[in-house]
Amino acid sequence: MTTDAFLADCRARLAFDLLSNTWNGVVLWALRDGPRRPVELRERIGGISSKVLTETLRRLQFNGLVDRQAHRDASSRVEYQLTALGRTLLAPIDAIGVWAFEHGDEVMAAQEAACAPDPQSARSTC
Amino acid sequence: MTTDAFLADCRARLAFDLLSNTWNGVVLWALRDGPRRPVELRERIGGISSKVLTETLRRLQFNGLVDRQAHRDASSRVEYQLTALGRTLLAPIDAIGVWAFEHGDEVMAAQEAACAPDPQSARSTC
DNA sequence: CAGGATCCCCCAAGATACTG
DNA sequence: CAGTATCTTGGGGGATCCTG
Repeated sequence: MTTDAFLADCRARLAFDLLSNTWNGVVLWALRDGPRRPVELRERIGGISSKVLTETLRRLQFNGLVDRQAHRDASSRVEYQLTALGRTLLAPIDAIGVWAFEHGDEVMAAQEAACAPDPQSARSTC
Repeated sequence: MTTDAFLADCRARLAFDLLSNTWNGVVLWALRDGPRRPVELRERIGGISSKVLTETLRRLQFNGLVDRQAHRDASSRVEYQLTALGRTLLAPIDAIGVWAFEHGDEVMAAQEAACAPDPQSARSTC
């Protein structure tokens, strides 16, 4: 039933695609507890340029996950927030985050093991 | 606490990176219920070339999520299976899949709405 | 069948500079 | 501060051919 759900051009691939880039998930997460201005997002996230943040927000907007609101007072104040749909994605994202905390070390260990020279042949894979 | 967990160069980003490409998640999912041969994986998944599948499996192997086993009988029989670590990732992946089934339509609707000409201005955004 | 070797394309993402 | 405009690049991913 759900077996081939994630496969081929199935609709379920949509969700994978939504998280299949560097920043979508991170930005959604940064918006988890309320509206945020771009400058705030950049502070919270760190390491993301203004240009890339804007691109990411546009992508999320396009997919109905994020909502943009420009305040009408003269200032150039803008806020982004999760839509109802966007909020529903927080649960899966959280599951990923929890997993990372529980198993991140193991992944790093595996990577190092893969790179480390083989104790027998003293041959490095990397 | 977990607030800035997903941000910057934090370890939690590891998990996002693991799912930040087209095939990792899909292949992990295709391996969910036991060892599979490459040809089986390609059938189940659909739309993935032999080369890309191999690359993906190597990536997953490198991160300790997948295990490769070559049978020693003369045949060129090979099987891949999830490691213990890999299996722990199934829960988060499943959460994503469930979400896709529940909200995939909404995403597609949002995309179409974003592309459709504005009823007022008859201007298309795409 | 497994999977390596090549060639090519596209685009997310980075850096930088500029406008309202 | 918000956002755009350029230019560049790295690498994922597709297609094709070839070998053990």
